[in-house]
Amino acid sequence: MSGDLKDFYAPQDKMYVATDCIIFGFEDGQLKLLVFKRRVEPLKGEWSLIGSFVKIDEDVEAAAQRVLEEITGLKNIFMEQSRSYGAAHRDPGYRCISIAQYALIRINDYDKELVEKHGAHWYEIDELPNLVLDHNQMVEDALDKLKQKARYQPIGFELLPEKFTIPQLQQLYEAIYQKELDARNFRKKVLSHNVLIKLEEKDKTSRRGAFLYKFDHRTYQKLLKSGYNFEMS
Amino acid sequence: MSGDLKDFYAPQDKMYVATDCIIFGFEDGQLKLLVFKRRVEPLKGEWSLIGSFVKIDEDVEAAAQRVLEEITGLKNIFMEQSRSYGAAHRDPGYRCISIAQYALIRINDYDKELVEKHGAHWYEIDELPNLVLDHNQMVEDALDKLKQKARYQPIGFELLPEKFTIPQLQQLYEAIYQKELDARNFRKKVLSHNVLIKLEEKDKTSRRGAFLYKFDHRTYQKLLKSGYNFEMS
DNA sequence: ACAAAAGTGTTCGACATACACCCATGG
DNA sequence: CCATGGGTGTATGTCGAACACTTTTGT
Repeated sequence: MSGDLKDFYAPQDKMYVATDCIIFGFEDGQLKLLVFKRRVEPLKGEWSLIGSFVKIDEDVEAAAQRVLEEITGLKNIFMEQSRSYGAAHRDPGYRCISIAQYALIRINDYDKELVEKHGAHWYEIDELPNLVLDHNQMVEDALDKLKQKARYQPIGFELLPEKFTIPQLQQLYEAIYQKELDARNFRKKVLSHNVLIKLEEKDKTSRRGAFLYKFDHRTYQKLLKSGYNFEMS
Repeated sequence: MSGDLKDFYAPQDKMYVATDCIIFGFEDGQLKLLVFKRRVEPLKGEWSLIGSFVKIDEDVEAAAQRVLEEITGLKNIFMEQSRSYGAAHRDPGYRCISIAQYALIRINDYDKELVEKHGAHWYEIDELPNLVLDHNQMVEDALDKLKQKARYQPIGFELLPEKFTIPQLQQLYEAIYQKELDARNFRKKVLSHNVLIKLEEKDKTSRRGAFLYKFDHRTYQKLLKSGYNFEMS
């Protein structure tokens, strides 16, 4: 039996497995992506997604969380698998497949410091530079998945601060879908789901000020269980 | 530079990369899945998806096509990546991540012979046996993706013979969504897309006989380009 | 007082759903 | 002649899309 096992696995090829993180953030009404300068040859100094090799005893998801924590200092970030990239010669160095995972994080000044220390930069999603290897493709694919997911799940809330205004939320959806939405219809729909809690405070960055809301995770979980369809667009 | 490269890759862990195929077929109004008896330890003799290790110089997609051709004799099968499974200890043998890909094929007698030669079996989707490792999960995930995809793309046609009747198509969608559809509404919707060509012939397995149709790939491509939404349910 | 963004309802059209009967044929 | 599955049209409701004006307040 141990013999069988050896026979079966031994002649097979091993290869590197990496994970690359597509890190989305939202700021100033813009969807942004965190990229950084590659620190190793080949292609040293080029813009790249951040990633890492997966260790022999490490879940692929854990590898991505590890990387993310190193860069941003944040734990338990919302993250989801996008897809894998397995072309034989996608990496000119060695054979290496990559599992792309996308993350949604709240941009704030604390994160920014950490990020800058690692030579990283937040780019607006439609002003991305050329990235190494197949990383531009990875971003495109992840953005598609994000759009798709946002149709059915209130995913956007991961990208906003805890308290946010309806106009901010609308800006976010406009940034994801890259098209303008009608303010009245948007407000109507988003409130109809009953997963937003209106607070007493106002955000006063505009003249008039807009009421702040927070997301009601509890109610949302209940809705999900009852087979709810959370479409938004 | 070559030194840099070595430093960077050398200390990293290599592992096995496999691909597992979730092979859907359609027959007798039933959505079916092709599974087979595992021929190697551990878990020899248990039901399993069919898969293979990816070779060092082989695209992951190519590995899946290779496996599929070995078993069914078919080339260029419709196949799409489902997701990857990367838990550290998912395979009790060695560290091995797997890229799951699902395929849609037309079941016919020719295939069946080849398939039986490999100890494989077509199971109805809701009567699956226990499969090894995380393979039941893989099937569930792939079925979700299939449902999702079927909403927006006329994916079902991959599972039917070239010529098919509207009732057959309806049965297929009923099998995928696992719910009954209204015949009049279904016919109306599916014809409204103008991608079916009605033939003169009839399928005569029923008393009255139903007109055969074929899928108009050309028109469909045009529709897709013009940003068409092909929802069906 | 005016500029700038927040907030608020109604109408219209499109599309999904529900629903029942006649038709063609083989046995 | 009857059992079986194929084929057809209409009425109703729901939901998304379009649309304009008033409110608040900082400058």
